[in-house]
Amino acid sequence: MTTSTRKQRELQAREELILDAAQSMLHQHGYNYLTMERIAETVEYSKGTIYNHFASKEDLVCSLCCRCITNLIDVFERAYQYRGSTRERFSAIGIAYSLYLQLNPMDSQNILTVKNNAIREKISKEKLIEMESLEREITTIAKSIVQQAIDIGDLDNKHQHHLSTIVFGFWSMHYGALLLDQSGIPLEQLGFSPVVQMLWTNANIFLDGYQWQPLSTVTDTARLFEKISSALFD
Amino acid sequence: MTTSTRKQRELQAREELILDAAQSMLHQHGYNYLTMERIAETVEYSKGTIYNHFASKEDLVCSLCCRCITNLIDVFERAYQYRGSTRERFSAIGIAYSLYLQLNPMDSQNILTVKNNAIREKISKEKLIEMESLEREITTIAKSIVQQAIDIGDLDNKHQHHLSTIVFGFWSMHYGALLLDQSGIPLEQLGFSPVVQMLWTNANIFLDGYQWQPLSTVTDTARLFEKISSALFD
DNA sequence: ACCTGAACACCGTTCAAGT
DNA sequence: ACCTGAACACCGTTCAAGT
Repeated sequence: MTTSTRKQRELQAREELILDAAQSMLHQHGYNYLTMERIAETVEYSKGTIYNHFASKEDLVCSLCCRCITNLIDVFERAYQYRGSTRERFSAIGIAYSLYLQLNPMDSQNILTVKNNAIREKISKEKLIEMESLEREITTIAKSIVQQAIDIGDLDNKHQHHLSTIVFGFWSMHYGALLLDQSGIPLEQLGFSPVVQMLWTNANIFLDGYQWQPLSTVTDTARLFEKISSALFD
Repeated sequence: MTTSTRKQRELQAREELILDAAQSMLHQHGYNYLTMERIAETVEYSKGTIYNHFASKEDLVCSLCCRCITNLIDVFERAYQYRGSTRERFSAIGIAYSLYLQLNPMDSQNILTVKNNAIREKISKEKLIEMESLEREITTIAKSIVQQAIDIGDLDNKHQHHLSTIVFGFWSMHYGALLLDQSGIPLEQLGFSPVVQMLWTNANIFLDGYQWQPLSTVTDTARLFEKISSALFD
């Protein structure tokens, strides 16, 4: 049990303070403006104290990323609890992902940053483990819905071996789409529609390809999207 | 017409020399070891001369990225020329992408780096335009195959409006998968199969979802993969 | 006209000194 | 035991001087 002393709670509070300051600095002025010096000034502690909390700038940024994944897990859990068919609940996870990153573009920037090897190399082993454990939680939620779909019969059990392939396909489609969107490629200029909309179409096509019942051909997908998104974010 | 003088050719050659040096440095020691100083030493010119060729370190890295996209266009064109159905040719593009980045992991690292806003902000307008024009070429190749599929009837023409949505879905799925693979997430540890394999499965499911004929259910997909990949890379 | 490298600015990180 | 900030190392970028 974590019987936190007053001291520990104060430290914890200061850590949040630092992270909040860093996040708001990122939001307002971008990554290149974010310096350890400036963070220290903002929270009115010395640089040494910041380093007392975070082993490096990269660890600090990775901590921001962990907070963001934690938020995602929250939304994913709401999606998991959505009252509907397995397909609707799995779709809800996609919508949760898609809308969360759309509403918090800075968070997706951050995810992108941490994925970069140049940054990643400098992250401490412990922080990486912390982040990977959060990532595992995320995929576990998605996997369990696929398993339930097979158990119920919404998804043919010949896919039992491909369980993680389905999750991976769905994940990578959303991940890729949102990164493409975030990374400044002028998609509209290349003749593409809004990303959230294309994602919703393609997610349905993908699940249709797996014959996940009920198919989108017998569903009012536009209305379903509205229902799910208001259930998740209102 | 570019009637290049001797001087211009020498400059061009030196630029390639610099890029080669930078690329090999990236391969061998990673992004954090790559310095303008070290590049200058390696090619035996001064830092000032390097800056004569590239406005900034980020521009240099972006130029590496452009070379990589140019290579990709090459492979994509071979995929376009593949003798087979429209579906096979479109699949060939996915395989080209997938295998190229698998064979050149450093290139996918580089793409990832350039997508990052912190880096992107520092790239000069001209370089960005150069890169975007290459990216447009890539999507154009993919789009034209989809158009041909609709014209021939391999793909129902109700998808005429979704033409770019199909390309985008296919692109984002591959892009996301390969970035997830490249970015150090321990996929196997999370219970996933090799990425190229999952991608091939999911790409087929995706195209089946769009009812792109002939469906994978009437195809020996494992053999097709072999055929296409040896046509592209041997 | 082009090349050079010393000098500058900036920033992440450390650690001796202070409380 | 914890905090501080001067000092250090490193690197991208510039530009006056040289050829």
